[in-house]
Amino acid sequence: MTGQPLPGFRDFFPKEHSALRSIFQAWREASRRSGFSEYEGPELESLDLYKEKSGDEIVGQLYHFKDKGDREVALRPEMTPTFARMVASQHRNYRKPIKWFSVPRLFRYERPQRGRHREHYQWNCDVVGEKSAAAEAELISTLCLGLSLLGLGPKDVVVKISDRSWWDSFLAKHGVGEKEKPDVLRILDRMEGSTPEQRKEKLGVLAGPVEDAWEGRGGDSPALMEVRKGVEALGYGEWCETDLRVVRGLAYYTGVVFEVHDRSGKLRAVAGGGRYDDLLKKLGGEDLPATGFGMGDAVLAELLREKNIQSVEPSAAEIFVVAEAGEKAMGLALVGQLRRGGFCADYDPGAGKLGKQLELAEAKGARWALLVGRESAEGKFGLKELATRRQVEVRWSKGPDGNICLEPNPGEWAKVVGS
RNA sequence: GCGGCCGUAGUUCAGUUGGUAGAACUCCAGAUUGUGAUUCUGGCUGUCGCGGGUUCGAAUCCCGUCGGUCGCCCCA
Repeated sequence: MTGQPLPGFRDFFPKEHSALRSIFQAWREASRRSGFSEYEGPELESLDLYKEKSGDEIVGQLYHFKDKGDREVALRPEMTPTFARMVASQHRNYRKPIKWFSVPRLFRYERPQRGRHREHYQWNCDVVGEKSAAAEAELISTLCLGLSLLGLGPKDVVVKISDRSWWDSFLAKHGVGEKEKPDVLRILDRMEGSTPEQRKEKLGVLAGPVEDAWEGRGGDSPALMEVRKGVEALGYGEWCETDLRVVRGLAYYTGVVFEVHDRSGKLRAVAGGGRYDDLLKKLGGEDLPATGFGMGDAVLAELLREKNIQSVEPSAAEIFVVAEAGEKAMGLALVGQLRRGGFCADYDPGAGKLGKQLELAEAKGARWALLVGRESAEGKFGLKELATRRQVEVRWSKGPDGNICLEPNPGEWAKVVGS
């Protein structure tokens, strides 16, 4: 018996799954309210799709294998290549800007760590075909809306906004060639938390100007200002900060980039994204401007836990029918009818003593217990609110269609019991 | 790929200088067949992560391995 999932994979028991669902719900709700449409692609893609974008080194980090048709395939590590392919093939059928989102489950073969497993869900939002800063503003405000639906606010998280193109001209001005650029950007990407001495050692003559830039003396980025203006107008100005230290490791970003961090700075980035105007073309598609972000469930869940924001576990049943031994048939008839009527109804299949049934009702989290006893012959059931232990009587009668009519009906129970 | 800590019942853990394993909670069943938060009684489960070594004897010491966790490396 193997009692554990594979390394880096997670089981979601009802409680954890409930927390996961509430995250999904916030993501989807924020996306739809913001005018994004949901799409989905295959979990399994050809290995080449990822090699094209990231080079052969990526292969070591993928779950990949040969299928029975001898194709090299990989579980998707990210959504962007799939998204790019889908957009490239059909974009003429959609008015621009295309605003799509997805909540894919992604896989990476790497060492599991805090907030990073071998499998996770990631909220992806992308805008294609919009060159202006409005695209970034849309994405950032959608992202903030999503976080706020989960109970997080600007006191908990911060959207750090930066600009790759600003860094491009900065590096050009200081004589960094195209070839060294990626390396320098990578160094900058993880300079946070380093001491001025360490920076000096790694950056050499660049250390001074970089220091200035970080302190806000590096001059303005028009694109970044535009984005901030847009986000501000949409009502999320206080969530954002300009922070040129954010450069993002990925090579393909071309413009404004951003990351969401918890205010305490303890956790990994909750989300990250930016403009990738050349990527769609590079992946063999059309030359379309694009911006997007991704937000994983793992770090987010950790942040929610840290902030003590817990989703309420919905009970498995709203109404629990408790029947005396001689009234089982009536009990089942009620259960079936309540279910058809749109209520969540459950009962004790073992149907032991009433006390046991009530215990089960409470353990299952039901709000009401409908007690079917010998009074049912006189047209009466007991109705009990489990939490308050208050009990009243409800009347029932057979309707013309043979259905059991409850008086009052379940929608009015809360009023009748008076809690 | 590298390093720290950890791995004992379903769960959380205890286990003293090495002497063949315990508690709490959960779960199941009951306290004379109509009402559950307390109480009482009884019951279940462990190859003490796995493999090897030292020893008369290992949950305990040593090595390896797998898994977990945290931090690096790398990277979304």
